[in-house]
Amino acid sequence: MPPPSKAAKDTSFKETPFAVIKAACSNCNLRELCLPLGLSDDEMTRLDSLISVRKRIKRGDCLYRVGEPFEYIYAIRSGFFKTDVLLEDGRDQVTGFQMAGELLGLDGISTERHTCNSVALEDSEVCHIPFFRLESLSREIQTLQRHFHKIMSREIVRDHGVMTLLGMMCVEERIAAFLLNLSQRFTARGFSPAEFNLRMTREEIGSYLGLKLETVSRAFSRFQEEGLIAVQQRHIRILDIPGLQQIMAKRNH
Amino acid sequence: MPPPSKAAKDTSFKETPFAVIKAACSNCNLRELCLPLGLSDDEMTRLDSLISVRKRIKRGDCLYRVGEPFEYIYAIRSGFFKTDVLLEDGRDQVTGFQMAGELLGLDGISTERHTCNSVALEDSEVCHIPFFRLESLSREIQTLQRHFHKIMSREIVRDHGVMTLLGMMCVEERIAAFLLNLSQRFTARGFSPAEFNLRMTREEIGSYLGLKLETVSRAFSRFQEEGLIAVQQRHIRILDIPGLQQIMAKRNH
DNA sequence: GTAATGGGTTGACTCAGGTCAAACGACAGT
DNA sequence: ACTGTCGTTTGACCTGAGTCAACCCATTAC
Repeated sequence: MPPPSKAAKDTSFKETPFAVIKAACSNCNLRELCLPLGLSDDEMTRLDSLISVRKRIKRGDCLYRVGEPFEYIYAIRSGFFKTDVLLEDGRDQVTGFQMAGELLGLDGISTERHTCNSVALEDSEVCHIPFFRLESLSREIQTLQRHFHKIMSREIVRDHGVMTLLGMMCVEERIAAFLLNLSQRFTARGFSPAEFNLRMTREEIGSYLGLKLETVSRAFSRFQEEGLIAVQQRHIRILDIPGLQQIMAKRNH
Repeated sequence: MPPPSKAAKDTSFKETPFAVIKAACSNCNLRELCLPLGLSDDEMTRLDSLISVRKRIKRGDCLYRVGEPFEYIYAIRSGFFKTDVLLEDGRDQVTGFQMAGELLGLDGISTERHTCNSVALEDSEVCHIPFFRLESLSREIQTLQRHFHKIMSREIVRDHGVMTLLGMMCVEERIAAFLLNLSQRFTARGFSPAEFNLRMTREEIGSYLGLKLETVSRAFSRFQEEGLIAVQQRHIRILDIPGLQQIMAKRNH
């Protein structure tokens, strides 16, 4: 069953698998979530002129990998990604899940090499934004500069949230926080707050939340027994949003 | 006993407790670690003109608190800080420890309100950098813009490191990573890599590393038994840096 | 001096989440 | 329809870190 999608209008990957499409912020329905937020028509055209490429990434493919030279940041036009870092010994930590309208690649600015891998969890499209040209343009357009800084700062704040989650929440709290976060982000994109498909495996959820896949599975089952959610494979229906919020609010002992 | 200090030249807090001092990057010995990195003399003077205030913060005082309007970012001139977020129920998570040459307040850019508390762990001095004026100036000075972006990105990468630590490392690995990180940062500031004073309590270390204070204490004791370090209250001597590195490298089972 | 206070250490016990193993279900390829 | 693969669920058991409690050691207040 397809996800309750609004923007998904069949993108027919089979026909033109690696096509390069002209990108244009000005007629992108994500512009209010993405980089161009707040720009005038004129300014948006200037941003358009810089974002020349939109590319398709197939499910399972990497957008970039650890160690690759940094050149672009990427705006997700459609689809779903994870970022992860892997330690020498094979363990890996998912550091985030990204969806349409969000930016990828900010980690690379620091050393001009990417410090994590970005993997498409479904067939996706991304706009390539040449970073150094973005810097130039944001020296000219104050609104763009400000918004870019806010996006970077928001990422820092988000990371602090994950640290809080990993540092001091129990299983139930982590899962509840995770589901509520997804719900809220789907909502912001015009999807249902209560019903969606997970794009990631239990193992990936576990890696993100610092748990083992079995623990994630058990938590889902428990939430289902308690009538908070209905899970069927990757399809999730949240039945009791306040109930999930309460799990996070109440100090559990 | 005083910390093995180089820059510490008695700052005599008692005499002028809240004095406001003229700040000047151009003759600051931290300029190569801090925001002005790579600026020409001329550019540095322009940055100076914007950083008008240097303030003393006493041990235990807050530089800023959650919810306060965001106006400045702060460069630590001397001293030591922690940032933390606290949940409604009283639990709190230390999100970082900051030392001389590092910037504080980047979290506030996103919503124009601070999202964490910044607390001095020892008597400290910070330079106030009016953020919106910094933005203006970085529209004019490309080097400054670039470096500021790198600093923000570095913070994101650092946070990913903490997520890795919290998500998949065991006690020994966390403590080893923590000590090596401090050692390396002290080294970058011209202090001994092997001998320093912790500025934070066991509880604060624990909060940062997602552990309880007893667990931190036990790990220190165990490392001491194994001859890796010598601990005496807050004074740490690292006896075997490769040994600590090995703890992180080897998959422990 | 003595007392009070705030870390820090150590031991005994508990339990949340990890580990290991088996079975199941969905889907893709033949 | 059959098979293989990959993800998911569930159970039984184990263990690493948390909890609780006692005690110690430094520092500061009186």
